Amino acid sequence: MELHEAKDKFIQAWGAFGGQWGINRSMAQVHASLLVSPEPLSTEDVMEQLNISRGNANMNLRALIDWHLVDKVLKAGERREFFQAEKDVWKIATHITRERKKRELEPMVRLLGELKQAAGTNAEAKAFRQTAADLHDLTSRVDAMLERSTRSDVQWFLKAASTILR
Amino acid sequence: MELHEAKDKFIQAWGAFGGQWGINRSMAQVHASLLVSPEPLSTEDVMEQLNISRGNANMNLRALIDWHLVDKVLKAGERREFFQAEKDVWKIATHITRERKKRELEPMVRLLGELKQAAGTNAEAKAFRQTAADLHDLTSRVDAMLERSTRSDVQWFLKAASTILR
DNA sequence: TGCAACTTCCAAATAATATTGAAAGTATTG
DNA sequence: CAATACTTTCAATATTATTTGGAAGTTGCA
Repeated sequence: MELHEAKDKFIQAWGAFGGQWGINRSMAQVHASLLVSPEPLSTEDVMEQLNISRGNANMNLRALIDWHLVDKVLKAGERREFFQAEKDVWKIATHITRERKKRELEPMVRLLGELKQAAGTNAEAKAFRQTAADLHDLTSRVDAMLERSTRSDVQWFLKAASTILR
Repeated sequence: MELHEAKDKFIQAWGAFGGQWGINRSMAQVHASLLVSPEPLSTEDVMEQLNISRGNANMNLRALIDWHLVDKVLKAGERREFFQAEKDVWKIATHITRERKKRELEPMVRLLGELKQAAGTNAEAKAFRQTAADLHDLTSRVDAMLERSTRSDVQWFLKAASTILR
């Protein structure tokens, strides 16, 4: 496969992949463009590579910076800003995981913790508390695992896990 | 908190949570309704609990059955079908994980495997292959971990992982 | 077989989300 | 400080996803 075609496919696929997760298509495509670019890109570069508007490019670049997936870089003698993606895939995974954990998982764990104490003494209430408690236990465990696995040494964790579990 | 209020909150939250993942809001809400119902529900029950149309209820019930999160059940002497959610949270987690792995992760792993062989000898091509290879490695590991963790004994895995990694 | 009682499908309507582009804002330079 | 080069914002617009409701299909029973 030609390099150009490969990059294109990657950008499309990464965009679709992102879309299925909380990340929107453009944001994932901008990320993909930066990931496969050997040089940092300017806003204009991104606009023209992906055929998107200035506002869109800017918005998604900012969001990627929020997610710690992209950094602003300065080029000597250049006034405008350039952007480059974090290329260490373990760091990418860590940042995405932590962000989603914080935004989605943690609030759910908190809510389930409250719900498992809902009032009522009849069978229905007991069944509900059991379901809530089970879900709370499950989500807490997942949360704890993700916390641990993204705290310091992701690479070690995943390598260890894939060995231990062979 | 009152039981009724608790159930409502759960249905809303589970719906929003699902929305952030590949599952749409109604599907997640239907699932939540069934999860917290002590009795199996009919299509009509679901429609009125959530204020959604027949078509919508039906479509999402079917989708939940596809995902193995819900079963049809027959009630003696009743013609219409009733639906009940799988209540074992480990099974729920397993089924959701496997489904999303199959739909999203596996195709990405496959694509990255191809892309890491893209043509070209210059620095740009080499950098691209490196990025693709790194991502392929990462996604393969995650895929392998999920495969293992959902194959037979999820509970053991998560317990083990959360202990080992303490 | 024909008639309910129910389920499924699907085109059209609606709602939610993403994108645009021009205007406003901000920093840098001469 | 004014001109310039750029970034950010946001209301309008376009796109995409979801939901509806009625028509078509199925099933079981008298």
